[in-house]
Amino acid sequence: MTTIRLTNSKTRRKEEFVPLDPANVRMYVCGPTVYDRAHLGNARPVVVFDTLYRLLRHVYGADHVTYVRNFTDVDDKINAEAQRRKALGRPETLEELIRERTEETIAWYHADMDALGALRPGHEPRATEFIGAMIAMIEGLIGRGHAYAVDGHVLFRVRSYKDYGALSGRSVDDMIAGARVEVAPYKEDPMDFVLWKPSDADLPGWDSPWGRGRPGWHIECSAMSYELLGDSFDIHGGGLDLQFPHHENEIAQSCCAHPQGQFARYWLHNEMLQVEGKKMSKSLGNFFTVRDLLNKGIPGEVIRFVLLSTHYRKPMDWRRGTVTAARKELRNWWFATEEVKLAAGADDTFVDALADDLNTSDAINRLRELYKAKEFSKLRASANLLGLLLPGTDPWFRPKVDDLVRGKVESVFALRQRVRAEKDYVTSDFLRAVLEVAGVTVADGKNPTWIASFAGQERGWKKLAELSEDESERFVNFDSLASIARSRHVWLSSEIDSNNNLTDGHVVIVDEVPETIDVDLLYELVRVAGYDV
RNA sequence: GGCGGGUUGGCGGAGAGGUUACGCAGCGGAUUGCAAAUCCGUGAAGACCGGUUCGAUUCCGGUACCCGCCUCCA
Repeated sequence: MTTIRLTNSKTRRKEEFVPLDPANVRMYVCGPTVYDRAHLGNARPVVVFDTLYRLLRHVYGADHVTYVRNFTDVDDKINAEAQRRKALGRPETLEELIRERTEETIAWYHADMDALGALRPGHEPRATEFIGAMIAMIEGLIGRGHAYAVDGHVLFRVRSYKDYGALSGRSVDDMIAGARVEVAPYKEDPMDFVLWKPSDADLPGWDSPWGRGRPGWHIECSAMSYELLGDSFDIHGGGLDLQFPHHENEIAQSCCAHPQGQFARYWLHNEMLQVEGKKMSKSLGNFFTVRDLLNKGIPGEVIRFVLLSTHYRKPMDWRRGTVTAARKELRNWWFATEEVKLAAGADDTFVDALADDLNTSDAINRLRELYKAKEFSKLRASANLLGLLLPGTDPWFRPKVDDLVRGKVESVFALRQRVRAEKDYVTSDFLRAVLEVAGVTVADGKNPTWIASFAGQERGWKKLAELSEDESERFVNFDSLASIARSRHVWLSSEIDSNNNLTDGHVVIVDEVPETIDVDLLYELVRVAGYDV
């Protein structure tokens, strides 16, 4: 059996992964707070842990892995949105409006993460559905002397847990010295954190032994992981920014409430995604959503590929050029493997790379070797394990050409074949340029054909008026033909930097239509394109 | 201030104490009426300063710069 090795944040070492029960490998990952569209930073752990999930299923069997990822639907930002809607005069109760908001956000989340090829976890618990479990857990903590109730609040007594800070390598005293902790009159100690807090009439609340209130942020993960996975389970994952305080507090709560258990045995943290060298975050305003990228025509599969091209424990900077390279490579793989029969299993070297602390970058490298070696069946079976080249993927790599446009292209194409037969290469080249501008690449050779062009636009050829920074979908557009005919010019535009790389900055080349091109031909083109002359 | 991560060729990005990483882009060639695609070939790196070593981009120490957490955040 494949040996999986994982870097455990708890021990700061790469360790062999040995599950408690190979027949039921259990993983919990901190999910989103469902108040808005997921940004790209949210997508990184989703894709990373989805890949781990796929690996675990591969090694232990699909029916032997339990994956839980929560939805946090108790949150001030959600409350604020519900209150905003209430203020607009909506008749529903606040609770109903909150439910409405979280329902729509969860639907977005599912749609966006599905687009990235992420499997749905086996359990997606919502905090609001586990309030009872949280209250029970809090009562247990009070009973054991690890928590105390004051004025409708319940606080966790941090000093009562001697290992507090072990995960993130901090000591309580150092943190007090840092003095960035909230001091509140009802706290015994500044480090103590909230398990339960009171809600006023404008806020959602549940009845509890301490009055109407709502849970603190950390308790939900402790309660839900206990209910669904037990007091000891294998893997707990999340973004590095959650290591402290969220995960530290989870450990304190869970270990104090269930001292007989080990809680999570392997802690995995993914490094942050950056944009322009800074962490993507709402407060910096440098975020964009997964949906934004999808709407720009970047396929989810390509986004996934980019996210997996960097090892999960390294910071990754989102850059445009990476998308272009990823798109091209994936497209090549698709063309090579689309018709191929699946191999019995994934490539061993590939699996070994993945099993070595989820080295997706190295695994992708192995895919490149398989591609080079024309081992297409193995390539596809292996890529599937990364959530790439999956059956049923929207064929983004094949430009869509509708029948009307197809007819127009065929007409011009036929026209060009005619003049080529007559060795009228001036006209032939002109028609090639015309088609290129329209987004069609003609391939001559033994069996002349055409494709709605990837190659053309990847070389930077575009219809001038349609240049836009992030436009990347390939399409056939015949609007340009009319203007060509009218002006007798072909516009070719490319993006070239000082090193002749095709990136940003626009250079416009204007080629005059050769004098020898017959005006009647131009008019015929216009008619073919469906315009009046 | 405390804790943690990063710095590799034009861009992205790995492993390994000594042999070409790889991909994208570039360049040269084959092929093509031209072009595309394809194939072949090719230049280009390891922030800085020391140390260990026969030999370090890879190990150790230090410096610089960047980033994250300590406050809701994946």
